[in-house]
Amino acid sequence: MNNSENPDLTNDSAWRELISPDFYDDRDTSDILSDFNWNLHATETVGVLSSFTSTSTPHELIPTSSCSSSAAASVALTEVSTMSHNPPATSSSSEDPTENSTASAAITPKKEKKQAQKRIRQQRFAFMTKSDVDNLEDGYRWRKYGQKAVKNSSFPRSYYRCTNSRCTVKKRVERSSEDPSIVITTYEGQHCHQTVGFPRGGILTAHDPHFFTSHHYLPPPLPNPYYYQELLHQRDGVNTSSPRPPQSTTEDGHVAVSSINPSEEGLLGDIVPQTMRNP
DNA sequence: CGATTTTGACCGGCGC
DNA sequence: GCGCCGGTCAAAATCG
Repeated sequence: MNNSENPDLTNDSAWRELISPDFYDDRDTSDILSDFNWNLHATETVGVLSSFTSTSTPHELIPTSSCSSSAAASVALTEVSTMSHNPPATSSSSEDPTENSTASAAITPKKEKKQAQKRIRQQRFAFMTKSDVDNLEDGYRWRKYGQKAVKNSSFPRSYYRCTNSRCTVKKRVERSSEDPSIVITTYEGQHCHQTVGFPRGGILTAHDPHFFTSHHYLPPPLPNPYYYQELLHQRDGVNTSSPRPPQSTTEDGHVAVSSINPSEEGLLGDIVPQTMRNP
């Protein structure tokens, strides 16, 4: 795209404006996370890598309230809902009668689905964790629906959808090509339900204060212009192969976050090794 | 046997 | 218009 028009992303206010044109201005990360139903306390919300909405037209902005139960959300979700028009044959049932009524046989569901997809971009945020495990257990259950090799990355990107049939939240998981130990997780959308337990292991939710620390959560610098730029490029469909300087991490591998407070530093400093996987 | 993962095919957006 | 690329679908394979 037009990189020449990109503002100087080394400037804090510049990228803030770019990332969060009108939604996340002056909001702290706890606000942002709560919009994603991640009701973390301030001490747990450091270093949200990015959070932004990307909509092609203003009316497509997905409300911050949850899914189909919200009348306000229903307007936008009607447009998005085609994503779940075709529940897998193995899936229990179609859930929303309004969906079925609009997805009659006359219109190719596939095309309608695609159109809806491209129109709506839900809120997204991304963060990096240092973990051997690609798929972080965040309290929700995810079903993988795709994997793609990404250009300029030696690691594939995995695509997951929330297994809750009413929930349209997706996430992408990929490893940093520069540091394979870093997992970049991008969430899109908001859960409309509670977290669930895991059948094969312990229950850990994003509400758990150990969630981030358990995965060597790597808060980014605020800003880390290069990473944000990359996210923006991803969002805008632009590939960037330009070399980026190493992230401005501290000696112990952490990154200075402007909003961090002493208690947060304590949390981050107290790195807990991989302990979440219960065989 | 149901749920989940894998994987090739397909589609749309975008730059040239 | 063409080709590249990211994202999704869906059938087959695998898992528990």
